[in-house]
Amino acid sequence: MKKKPTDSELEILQVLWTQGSATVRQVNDQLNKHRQVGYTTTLKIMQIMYDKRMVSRIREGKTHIYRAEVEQSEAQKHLIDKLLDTAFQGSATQLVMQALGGRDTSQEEIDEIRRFLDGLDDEE
Amino acid sequence: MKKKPTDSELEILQVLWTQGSATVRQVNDQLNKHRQVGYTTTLKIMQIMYDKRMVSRIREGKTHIYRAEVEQSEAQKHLIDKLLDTAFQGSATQLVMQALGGRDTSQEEIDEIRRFLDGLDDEE
DNA sequence: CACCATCTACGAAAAAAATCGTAAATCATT
DNA sequence: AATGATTTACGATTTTTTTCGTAGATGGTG
Repeated sequence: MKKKPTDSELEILQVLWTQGSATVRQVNDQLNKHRQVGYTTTLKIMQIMYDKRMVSRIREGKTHIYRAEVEQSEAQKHLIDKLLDTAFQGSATQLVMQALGGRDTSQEEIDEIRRFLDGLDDEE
Repeated sequence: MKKKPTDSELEILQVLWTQGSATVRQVNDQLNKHRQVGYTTTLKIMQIMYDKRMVSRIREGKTHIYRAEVEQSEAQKHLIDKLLDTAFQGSATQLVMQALGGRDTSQEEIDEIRRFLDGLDDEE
């Protein structure tokens, strides 16, 4: 997968990532918790994603059950790369600080990140 | 500033943020180090940005000198918020880990982030 | 089997972004 | 003052993305 997902595609991937797999209706219902979108709009985008091999699907009766074919972590990496490139002059550190500052982060999360950093040390 | 900058606008803001201020020609030259873009294309987008008050400009002879009117940190915050929302299920921790893992981070940077985390502790 | 709800396919329209050509203005240099 | 280079303004076109209407297929229920 080379091209980046559009915003709508990303919304849908998000649902598929968390649910594992879902029908158009399930995805559309989920999207409508956040904003108003027509059923056929969602259907159309999912069909486009299917054409792009961004998702796969199997027939189950008259409906299709979709599944993401893009790894969440891979997509995340792409997005971060782009963000670093376009808004952080490539500095991951800056990005991290901006992500944690100005947002309330629980003590557990902070500790979890500390442990993660400790893990990074060992790798040299 | 409410609406988010488009990709092209972000490219341009990036140049303005690092250079402080620049003419259309300077911005365009900079962009062309990465990809091919016509001069009038850059001009047009910068004019649109001006209409949106995303940048300001002063006349200097026959050229305009532009300056970003959007704070870099504010734009960064917006982008991170959106990214958290659309690809990380809102978990800043996940984002941070993804940003640091799978990318080589120097020891200094890791330490800098540690100190930053220490600072966060104190705030509770 | 007829009816109804729900699904997919398809195409077209609308909206948003990006691109560029052309003309007119501006300035520096002859 | 004419020439040439460079700039802005403007509009039109193209490309990309999002949206949705309509038609036809499908499966379940009385």
